[in-house]
Amino acid sequence: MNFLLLSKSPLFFDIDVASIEPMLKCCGVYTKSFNKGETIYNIGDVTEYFGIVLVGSVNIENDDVWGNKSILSHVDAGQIFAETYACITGQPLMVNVVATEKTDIMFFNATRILKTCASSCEHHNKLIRNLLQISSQKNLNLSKRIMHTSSKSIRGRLLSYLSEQSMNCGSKSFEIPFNRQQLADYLNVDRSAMSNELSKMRNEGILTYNKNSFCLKS
Amino acid sequence: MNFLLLSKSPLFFDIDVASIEPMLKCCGVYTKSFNKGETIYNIGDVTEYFGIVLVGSVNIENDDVWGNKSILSHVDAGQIFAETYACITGQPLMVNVVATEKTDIMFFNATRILKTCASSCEHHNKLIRNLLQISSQKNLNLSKRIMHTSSKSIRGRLLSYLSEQSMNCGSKSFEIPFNRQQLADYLNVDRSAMSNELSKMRNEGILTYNKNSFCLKS
DNA sequence: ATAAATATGTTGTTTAAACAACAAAACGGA
DNA sequence: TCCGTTTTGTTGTTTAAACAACATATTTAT
Repeated sequence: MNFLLLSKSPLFFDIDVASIEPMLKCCGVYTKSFNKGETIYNIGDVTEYFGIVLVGSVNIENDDVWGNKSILSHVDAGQIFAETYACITGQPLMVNVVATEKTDIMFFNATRILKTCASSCEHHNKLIRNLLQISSQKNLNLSKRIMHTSSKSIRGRLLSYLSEQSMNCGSKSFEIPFNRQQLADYLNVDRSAMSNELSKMRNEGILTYNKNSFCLKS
Repeated sequence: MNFLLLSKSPLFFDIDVASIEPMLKCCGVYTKSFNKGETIYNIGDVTEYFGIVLVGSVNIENDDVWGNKSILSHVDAGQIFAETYACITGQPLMVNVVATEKTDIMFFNATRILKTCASSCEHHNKLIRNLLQISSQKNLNLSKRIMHTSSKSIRGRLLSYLSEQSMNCGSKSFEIPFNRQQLADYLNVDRSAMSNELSKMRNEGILTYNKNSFCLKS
């Protein structure tokens, strides 16, 4: 078992590797492998277990009533998913979770982690605090996306997003973690229209870009 | 001091009233009053304190670079705010928090709640678990809003939102907690265009409505 | 009950984004 | 290197939503 991988996950932040194995005993843990394209959780499922990606990666997808599929997020190795649903007892999933490649998942029983008397396991509380950190961070990320898509215009959304990236980076020049299609999906706009808008903005001297590298002017 | 009010807050869920007063001692608590329109937190502020509304209510607002103001959420008495920022040390606020009327806020030091050794206060851990519940619930609400605004069309957004309300209610007939302008803001569309779309949908026999009451057909 | 304020509905015009279709460039094996 | 694939950019057309302006209805206060 690769505890080193777990120790690098935000879930085990600030917990020493040696403590992990005994901790797993009281977390109702089991692991399972999934093939590419295989569904891990379906919309409507109710579960007490959240997952941590050991190997591979998964997509969080939203299939609406009309059959349109959209990818809400991508979860890489070391990251956790479905913890929101696992922490709210009885809350059915509103998304599908699908393996994007051959993937190993370790499942944790959130109810056991939350219900177990605090003193029973020294690091138990640290785990809950880490979950709170993770949840808060996800909150922030969701809020950011809502903000970046609050403008009615493509230009407004681009400027909102790019300004924040620039701020984060502390520089007018920075790289973004998306290609064009992914950025368009994130901002909820059409890719070609967005490319077009970027061109216009470049012509107007607002910014320059090349692939994933951007530089804001003024 | 009105501990009954606190005991009804999700923050003190499952904690008996008698335990609240001693708990406050180790939470770094203080209270402060604000007048209507007064700012409680500014964009960019860094704080370890989250707030609970004792009396009145506050708005969470987003002022973008171009001066457009939008209300992200409304927090009523008993609810908490800014806990996301308070739980992530050093994370500057991306929103303004403004009192919408004469309002009393009780502030809690999140760092003290999170850092303090678990055993020092019997109910301390319950508080952290409640925070996790609150954070998870906010997460879910943010995710829902993102889903309801993922359609490109007004009709798609309306159907997404109304379907969920119907599901929640377990009935084709239900009431929504928004007036038209608030619903338009939530769905990030123009109010008059939305009213127009609702009319069309009614003409097509998709639904009926009256004020806040809706009824989905078929 | 009346007036003022607020909320909702309706219509026509303007605008911007979606959409479609394609060209050019970059990338990744064989 | 070459070929197929993916990504990105460009243009024209269509469509739907924003916007503006107003009418009607509903609520609230006096």
